[in-house]
Amino acid sequence: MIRIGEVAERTGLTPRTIRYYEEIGLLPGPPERRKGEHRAYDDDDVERLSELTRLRDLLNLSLEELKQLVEAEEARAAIRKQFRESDSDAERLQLLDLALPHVETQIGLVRRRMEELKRLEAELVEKRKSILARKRELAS
Amino acid sequence: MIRIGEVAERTGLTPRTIRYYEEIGLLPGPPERRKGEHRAYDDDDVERLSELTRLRDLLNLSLEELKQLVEAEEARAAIRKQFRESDSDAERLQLLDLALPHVETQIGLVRRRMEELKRLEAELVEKRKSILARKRELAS
DNA sequence: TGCTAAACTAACGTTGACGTAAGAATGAAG
DNA sequence: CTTCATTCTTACGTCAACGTTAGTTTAGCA
Repeated sequence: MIRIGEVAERTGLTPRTIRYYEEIGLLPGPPERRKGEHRAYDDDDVERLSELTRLRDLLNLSLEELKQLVEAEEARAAIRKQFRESDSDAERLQLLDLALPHVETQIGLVRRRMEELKRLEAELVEKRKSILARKRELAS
Repeated sequence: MIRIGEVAERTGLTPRTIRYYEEIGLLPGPPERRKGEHRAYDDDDVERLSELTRLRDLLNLSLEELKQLVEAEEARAAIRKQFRESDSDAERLQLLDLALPHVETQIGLVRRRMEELKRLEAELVEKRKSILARKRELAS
């Protein structure tokens, strides 16, 4: 178990930011904790925060939008827990079917973003080509 | 020549936003204009604004960072003007050499961003694969 | 058991990126 | 020349996403 200071160091965030994320419901938040006690985190929490900021930066999501994704993620976490405790295979299959669309959603977001970037890149490369062409023309 | 309202419609921005961009020095801004007179834009300005917002959204740049790129762009515009008025080929070659790095910079930014997205996509696809694998295992 | 770095809560402050309201001025059309 | 939609400037308002005190409290250690 580690404390908020170390989490901050390892994620590149500040303690304030981490508390703020918890405040707005972005983190599952250590619910087992009496007011005033120090928050306790583990490596998974660090991992989670890192992924959140990655999504935020790469997809340009607001914290509110991020929250939507997170709620889906939390549902998945709950599902995983149930999954491990589950006994019948039929039930397990059903849980996996629930987990899948969340991942698909994220993949879709990432791919759309990549498409836009590819278009932009193509246009820039075209621009460069035209400059280089004019250079060759002058050099001849 | 068109006015700010039409520019707003065609770019999807608001007049206020366009004025704001001028205010912080993001736009070359119609310098030829006495205080109180209506701003006059042309198709190039619309194009420019569209590209700016695209860069802002896709690369997640702050207006301040965007300004850096723009200043480079403005330098390029100045260069193009000089280019057309220039007479000696040697001088023209030199101007093209000045224009090139600006485009390269942008290409670099876009590509770095794409790399990060590709990594993220790969991880997500991996996640999905693992879910599907477990499904197949259960179904057997 | 006492010390101190680190964490806690509560509350106000800040910054970027605009929104909005008010009143005056512009400019294309009739 | 009048009309009137649009634009102008000025200035205060707002919202997200934290930053920054201030005054306590906790918890690892000598």
